[in-house]
Amino acid sequence: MSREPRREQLLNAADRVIQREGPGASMNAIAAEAGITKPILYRHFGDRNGLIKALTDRHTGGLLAAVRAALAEPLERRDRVEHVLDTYLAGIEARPQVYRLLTHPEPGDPSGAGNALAPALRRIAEEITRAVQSQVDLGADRDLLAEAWGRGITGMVLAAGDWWLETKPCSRTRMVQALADLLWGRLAAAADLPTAVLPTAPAEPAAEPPAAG
Amino acid sequence: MSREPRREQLLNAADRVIQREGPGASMNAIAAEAGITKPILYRHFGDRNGLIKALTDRHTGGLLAAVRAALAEPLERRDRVEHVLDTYLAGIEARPQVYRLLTHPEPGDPSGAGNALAPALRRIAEEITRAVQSQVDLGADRDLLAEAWGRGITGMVLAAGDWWLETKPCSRTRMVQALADLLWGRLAAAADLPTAVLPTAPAEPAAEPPAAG
DNA sequence: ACCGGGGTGTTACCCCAGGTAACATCGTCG
DNA sequence: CGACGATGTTACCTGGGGTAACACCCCGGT
Repeated sequence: MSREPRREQLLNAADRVIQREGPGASMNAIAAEAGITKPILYRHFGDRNGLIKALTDRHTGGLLAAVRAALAEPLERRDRVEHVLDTYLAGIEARPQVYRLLTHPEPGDPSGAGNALAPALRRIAEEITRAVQSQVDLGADRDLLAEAWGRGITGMVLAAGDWWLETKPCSRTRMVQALADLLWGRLAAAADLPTAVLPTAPAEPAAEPPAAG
Repeated sequence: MSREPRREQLLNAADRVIQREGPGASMNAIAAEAGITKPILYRHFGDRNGLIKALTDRHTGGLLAAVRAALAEPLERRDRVEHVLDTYLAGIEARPQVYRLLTHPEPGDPSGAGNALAPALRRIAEEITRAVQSQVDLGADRDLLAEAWGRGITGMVLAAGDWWLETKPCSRTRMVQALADLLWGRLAAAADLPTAVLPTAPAEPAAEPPAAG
């Protein structure tokens, strides 16, 4: 049996174990699921990051292609945006554990640390950026706005999507509406509430640390 | 010396080490920085999560109070939103490592795993939700919209802020404008670009995994 | 028939990080 | 003085990532 098919089998096993235990499953567990021992995994994938990367690469394609297709749909802009949102939410709804892996991949690699967006999401953000750049007339600021918005929208959908997936407070279509409304400036357009006084807590002082900078 | 002051000293040491090495600094390193050994840390904080929690609690107050104050500012809504955005960006700009700790706290705890928003950010999201609920007239959907938007806006600012902090593509005020514009529906309002044909890649097929939930 | 290479797999080990047990010390309060 | 509550220590356990060394199996070339 040549390398490739074996690799696929191992990836399938890893998929199963992560489906069951979530990301952060141990290499031992994955090896056991595949009916083998660790060194073989390391032979095929180098290290844990290699395995995770192979795994995410496999799954990223689907989500990314779906989002890309949605972004290219010949619809009214609002409908297109809703279509993209719905595509993403449908994706994370269909296979929560898999998309948890894509979206929250257990850092591990301290190199590019501090990124809110996992690689797969960064690619989605780039896709959005490109779409905005090529479809929307934003004047001189187009590059900056498109990049900032790409990241921002992705982060927005990520956080809101996570919450929705956890608490399922409403149907998917309603959630899509809520997010599209936000992007459509409904927050800006809505009227002030008459009782605009704020009954929140009185803002504790909060201690500051010594060394800063 | 009674418990509390010692605790503060230890937290200060932990602060210093995290400032230097980022989150994920080892307990050994922190203990060494404090001039002591591990068991003492564990006596004071139980486990690593306890330490991290104590640390984040200490810092969360400042950011949270600042955001809360900004949300309560008696300004025109657009100005208030900009003020909140600026407050957050100024915070992460002033002490990157500290806010990296608040916003990307090395999961570790697999209990409530899968959350895009760290505890500190979740509290900010709640603050936004409350502000929206009490200030904006959104009709019957107000609760759902306020919650979804709170999470969404927080995630948006998190992702966009991370990117901005890393690449510093523009001034803070410009970034604030970009995000406020997004929230104000500029994406929706802008005209279509004439050349609305998409020259993106032809969407590779993408393999699907065997087991799916 | 033989041997070598590239695949399969194994056991046993290293390192390091989180976490704990057991023990020694110092100062204060009754 | 003795007890208590804090300080601190060394030495250890567990478990996960990662590796070294070794063994098998098959197939193709000489």
